[in-house]
Amino acid sequence: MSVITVLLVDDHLVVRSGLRALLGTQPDMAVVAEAASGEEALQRLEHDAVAVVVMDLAMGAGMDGIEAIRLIRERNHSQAILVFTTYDSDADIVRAVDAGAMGYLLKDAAPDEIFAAIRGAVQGKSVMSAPVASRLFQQLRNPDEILTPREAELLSLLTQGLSNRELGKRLFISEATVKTHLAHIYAKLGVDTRAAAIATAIRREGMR
Amino acid sequence: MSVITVLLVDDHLVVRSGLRALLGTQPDMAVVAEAASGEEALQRLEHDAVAVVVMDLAMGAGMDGIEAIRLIRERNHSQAILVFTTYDSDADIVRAVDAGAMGYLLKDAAPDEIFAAIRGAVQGKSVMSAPVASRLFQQLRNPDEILTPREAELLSLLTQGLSNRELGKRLFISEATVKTHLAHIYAKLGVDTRAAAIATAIRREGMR
DNA sequence: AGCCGTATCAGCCAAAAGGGTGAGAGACGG
DNA sequence: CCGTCTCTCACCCTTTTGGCTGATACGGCT
Repeated sequence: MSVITVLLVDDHLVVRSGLRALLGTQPDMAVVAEAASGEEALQRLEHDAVAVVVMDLAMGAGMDGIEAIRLIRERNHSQAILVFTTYDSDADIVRAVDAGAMGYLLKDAAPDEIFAAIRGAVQGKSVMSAPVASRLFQQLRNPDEILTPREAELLSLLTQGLSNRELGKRLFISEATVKTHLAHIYAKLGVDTRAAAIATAIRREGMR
Repeated sequence: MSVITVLLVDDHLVVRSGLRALLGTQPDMAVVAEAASGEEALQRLEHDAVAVVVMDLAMGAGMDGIEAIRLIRERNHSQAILVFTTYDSDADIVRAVDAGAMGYLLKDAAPDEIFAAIRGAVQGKSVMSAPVASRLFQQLRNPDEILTPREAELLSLLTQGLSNRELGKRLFISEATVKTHLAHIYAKLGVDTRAAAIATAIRREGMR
């Protein structure tokens, strides 16, 4: 039985220590490197060959986890990437998977779940926490509720508190078009005011 | 030199493990108990005497950290309570301190900072992370920006996306009064639309 | 007693947002 | 080639919101 080598990427030292301690209980796993940021993770991968990268999405300043995943994939590193994060926002899940993540775990996952996900990842299996899976499932089941790229862009600006006029200027479109997009967004989110849309977006999508 | 006994309260197993590992490196500290929820923390305190409680604020379902702090204080437990959490929202800091927390640390704090905070806490010293302290300071410096209880209540409902009419019904006041409160809130937050107020509130106060 | 902060309400007016309909231009896939 | 999606824009009309001014009432502090 070969040992699964792991790179831990998380900006919180305590989380890295905890994960290291946890994985240390498994004879077939070994944490061979740690990184506190996306940049550092890429560096580590240049030197240390690992089988699995376990990565947090939110990482303070600098590049976020999604970006890091994309870059690792681009550079043709062959590691399996597992997302290990606190919040399960719809947008993050989709973006992470689509950036090339093999699995998506929540930080309150049971140890066994984490071990299983890591073992599965090296075998090319995709593993996710139950709540995560159900969210993904729901997205696939209701394609009508998926925002178009333009709508998502607008919604993101909306959550910053911009007015229709400002949105128009920012996106180089007329106020009329802004209103059209907003109407579509409201319909998809199931709300009927911008206030509710902002509330829903921030809470659902983790648009902080 | 006596050993400082610690109770760890965090719903994430990895965080508890990490903290345990971290504190294990210090000869004068010993983690003697762990709890994954506020309820469990109270139970533990009935049986195990500890000098310091290190507690996360966000804890999935059930009682939140603030509530747990309040209850521990009410029951006259004499432990020093240290908040150890990810986000530094203005509201959380104020509420935690006012519920009886001795210190407020962010999860990305350096190990030395954590050790110092724990040692300080048992001596009755109050220690906080630099970003936390600066936020508190700013609140004290600008008393004009502190919302009244009623305004805070309204803002909290506002972030749920309610209209003026709905706010009025919910708070048993007229729409006119709602508008007055809103005008004051906007002035204090430095915005001029409800959308911006919601965005600011959710990002600043952590009103998730 | 007088002052101040807080909470309550009213009326007026201008600006912004929301709802509905219709429509043209590209892109993409069947 | 046609249908569907997406993005774009316009017009009309109603509702909501925001800005302003002013007023009453209660509690606490000096």
